[in-house]
Amino acid sequence: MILKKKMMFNDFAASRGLRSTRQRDIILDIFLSTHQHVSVEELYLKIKSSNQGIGHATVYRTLKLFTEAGLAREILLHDGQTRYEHVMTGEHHDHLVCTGCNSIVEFEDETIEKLQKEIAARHGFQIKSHKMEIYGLCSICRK
Amino acid sequence: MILKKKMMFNDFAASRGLRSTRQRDIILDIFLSTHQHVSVEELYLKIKSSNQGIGHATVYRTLKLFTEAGLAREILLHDGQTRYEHVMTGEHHDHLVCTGCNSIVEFEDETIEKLQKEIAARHGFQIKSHKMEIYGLCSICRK
DNA sequence: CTTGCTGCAAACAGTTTGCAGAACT
DNA sequence: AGTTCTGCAAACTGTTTGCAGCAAG
Repeated sequence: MILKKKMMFNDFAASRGLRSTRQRDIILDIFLSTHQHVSVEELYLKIKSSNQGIGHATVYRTLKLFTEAGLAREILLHDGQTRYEHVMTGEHHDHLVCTGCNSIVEFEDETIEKLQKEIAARHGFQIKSHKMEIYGLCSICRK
Repeated sequence: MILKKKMMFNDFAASRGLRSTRQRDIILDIFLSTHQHVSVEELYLKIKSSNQGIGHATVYRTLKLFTEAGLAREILLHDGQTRYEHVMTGEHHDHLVCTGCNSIVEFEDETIEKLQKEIAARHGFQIKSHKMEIYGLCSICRK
């Protein structure tokens, strides 16, 4: 899985004539080792603690590249930071966000996906992507 | 409809001991007269053009109040600005966003709403709200 | 050697906040 | 009169950009 993603990025880099650099390797490694939904800041700190001297800007720029390469995806939750999640090819998931403890549970529902396609078609839209977040309290925070 | 919203805000203001001010009246009027999904900046400019001397900060502060009062709702699309939409009580709608021309079409789907409830229940979540956006190209931009 | 990449700091955009004066009640 | 609200400007936060030096090809 991780290897596959590294290859994805290598292919992308090659096709674009991008260079392979120490920083990109490190950022990719650490990104792949994170849980879902890392914010740029979280990733930056994680990188900083293990490898000195990688700047904010590089992390931002590199995550944009990962997004273009198709192995990461930007998500906007309600916390004023851009977060990135891993793209699992062929798989799509949505989020249940707990407003109590900010935990995030992922889910997938084929019926919803199908309905979305129907709705889009009805309005003449050609779907590129979608996102759905359900906000509420998780079982722990309800108590 | 508009009258009802004004009353909603008056009730809210009364219950909180908030004062009724010229600015809040103007901002409410103009907010209610806008199409859906106004950004703060758009609203600010609209207000500025018809009524001199209302500051940015007041618009921000007042929109937060409207949100607390339950007559507006924050939405985050992919353009780096917070937008506000009107809350139609009892009604919920989601968005089809055209990535070509940024137009937004609203829709509602009961089956999806029902499925969301089921999914939340399955994970022990108590739903507070949700949002769903489908991104794609509208019929005009597809050509 | 050429060109792309990085780190830094400065620039930016959107939003929030502190405060003195204005305006409700 | 007593507070709350406003406008302004300054502060903040997350993100982007310009540029000189560094490094990959």
